[in-house]
Amino acid sequence: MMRIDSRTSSLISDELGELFKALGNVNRLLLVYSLASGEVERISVTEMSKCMGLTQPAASQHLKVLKTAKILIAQKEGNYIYYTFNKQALQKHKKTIDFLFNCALSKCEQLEKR
Amino acid sequence: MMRIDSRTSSLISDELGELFKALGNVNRLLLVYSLASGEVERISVTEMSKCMGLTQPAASQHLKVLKTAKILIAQKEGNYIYYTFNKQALQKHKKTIDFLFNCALSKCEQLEKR
DNA sequence: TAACTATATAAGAATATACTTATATACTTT
DNA sequence: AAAGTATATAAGTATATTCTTATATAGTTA
Repeated sequence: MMRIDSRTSSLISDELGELFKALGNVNRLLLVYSLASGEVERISVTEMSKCMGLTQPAASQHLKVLKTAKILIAQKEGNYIYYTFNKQALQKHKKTIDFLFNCALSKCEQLEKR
Repeated sequence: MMRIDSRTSSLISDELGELFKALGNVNRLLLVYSLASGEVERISVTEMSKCMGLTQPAASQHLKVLKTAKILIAQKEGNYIYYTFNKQALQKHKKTIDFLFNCALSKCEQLEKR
């Protein structure tokens, strides 16, 4: 049986809350999708602003949110800063989310058996 | 290799965006945690308002968001409406999230190999 | 060095979210 | 039926987010 203690929950919920907030915006989620799909391999601020119909500062701010939430990392290359997935952090995020959902689902099973 | 097409992405991102938004709030995420942890088995509006220090309408509104995002379901029992996990929907959410993260991570692998 | 390009930040406006109080609805119980 | 309890909704306020325009910073190219 999976368990979460209350200390764990408040520690994780800060980090996870930030992750969910970052992904809980249509523009940012669509960007993540287009990177995940391979539609684009990496994206610069300018590219994002163009392909999503946003101003340059808006794109910059969105990418900052995704970087702060450890979804993307920034890598300077020539004149551009390219944003790509933060692999290590994503793996960690995935584990945390899996854990939460597995806890929830095993809780469901447990309640059904009665 | 995992792939997402753009039709899929915009369809999913509406639903997933709503899920992430619902979970991107500290009070709601902590409630989900306490349900997932088994700290509480189910929760009523009144209980939520008491244990999270919120007014009754605030709790009601939060639970409504979690219900709309198909994270919880409401079941009337006696005088109370108890909110518990929406198992079927959670399983679906989990699959969607897994798919997205797996796409992202396999994209990372793919880019590393070059 | 001057002009150009990409990105970031600042400051404010527009919008969305989260809360409050007041009130409505729907049950229960007496 | 009346009173009581749980929940929902309405409407407004407070706060947070998202966007805009203006400007700063840093690096590149002429």
